[in-house]
Amino acid sequence: MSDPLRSPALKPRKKPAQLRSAETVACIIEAAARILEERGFAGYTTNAVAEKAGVGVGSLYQYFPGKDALTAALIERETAVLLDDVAEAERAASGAQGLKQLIRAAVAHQMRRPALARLLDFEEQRLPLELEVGRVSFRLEQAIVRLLARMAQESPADPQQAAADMLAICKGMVDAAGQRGETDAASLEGRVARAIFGYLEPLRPGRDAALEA
Amino acid sequence: MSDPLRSPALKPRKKPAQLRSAETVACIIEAAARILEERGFAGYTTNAVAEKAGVGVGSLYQYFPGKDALTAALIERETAVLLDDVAEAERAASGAQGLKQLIRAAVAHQMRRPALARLLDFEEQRLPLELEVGRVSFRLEQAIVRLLARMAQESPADPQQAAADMLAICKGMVDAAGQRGETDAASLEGRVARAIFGYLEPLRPGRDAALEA
DNA sequence: CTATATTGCGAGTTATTACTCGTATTTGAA
DNA sequence: TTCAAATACGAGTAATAACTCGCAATATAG
Repeated sequence: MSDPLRSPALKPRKKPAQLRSAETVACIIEAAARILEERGFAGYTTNAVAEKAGVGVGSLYQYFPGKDALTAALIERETAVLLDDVAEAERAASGAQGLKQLIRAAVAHQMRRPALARLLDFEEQRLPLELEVGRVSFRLEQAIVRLLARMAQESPADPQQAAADMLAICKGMVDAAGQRGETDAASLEGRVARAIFGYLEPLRPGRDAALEA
Repeated sequence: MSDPLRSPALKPRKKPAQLRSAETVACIIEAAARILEERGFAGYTTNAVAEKAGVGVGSLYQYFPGKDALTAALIERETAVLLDDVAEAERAASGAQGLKQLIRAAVAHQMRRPALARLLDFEEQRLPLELEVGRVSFRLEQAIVRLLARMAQESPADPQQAAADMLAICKGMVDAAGQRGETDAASLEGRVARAIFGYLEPLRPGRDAALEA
């Protein structure tokens, strides 16, 4: 409520017109999230977002240069927690444990607002890759690569590819679970872990005859 | 060229005005595919499709009641081969071998036109679930369920959920690979198989300590 | 060839949406 | 209180896209 950013023109000298109301901005972003969740891409219009936020369209365009910028801001907001958790996982645990924690973070992230996560995943790739945020997927991938490097055994030949595959497995499974309305994070985590560690496990003769066929 | 459907009003008695030019229809559907691949959803307009197909918009609307119907037709066309291959896999092989063949079919399907497959996957869920086609995903899932039932060992507790997970793993990995421009189907097949069979493999004590944590 | 029916067409209609701009309101300083 | 700067606003604009409709071209029948 007593947000310092709220009071405009605190120091008129420096930046006369760039001060933003953080509260209003957050409100608009959340409105965008709700619209996307409730109506999908089709209903995701700037007018609808402004109305849901309780502001005029003009205000929206005061804070965001265009619709894509709003979407980018939403992506950034949704992603921030995940990236923090990933950094924490990397710091706290190593090897398989770290991977496990990373899976937990990813599942939690996507379970929080499944529809939204899915739509934003899709949109992230379509957006003009602004150097600002730096692709979320890329950052996640690099975190996995670093974790893999710290796993003595079971380190795959091509860590970059392995990381991309693992990320794809995780995203695919969690998205699908979200669409089916699953809510049991623990169960989902376990299944994702099975797939990912199964993927990592080096082929052993006789482990599964079909794999050698 | 000498398509019997091409000559109109063969029997004016019965159906005076419902004969279609299969050739033109195919042309329009392929144009839709190309537009989607080249310009994504943003450029996917009926006018653009008609132009690429070399017909007037009017003709397009003679063959399809609306844009969604065109999209549905495209989905059906793209899916037909896959569903055939799946049926064939189910007929020819059982258990793990059948699963393996199914993975091969899915990978081949998505590798053929990666961008298109991805977009259509996405669109399939947004379309008003017309009872006509019957969700592709659903049919694939059922095929997997039947295959799982025929696997004596390693049959999971909840086959329906397992099938959904396996489908998600496959879709996720193949989509991601397509986006990265991968073209080596054999390598991708192997990796998908590792994840899926790893997922199926029952937990064994000591298989991976992290899994029990 | 003439008449009739079917198909092909694309300019135009209608609806929607991203975005602007002139005005009203609020804020803060003196 | 008064003034100026900053902010909020939403009706209006321009562009775009789905879809229609009346007419032209073509094919078939007699």
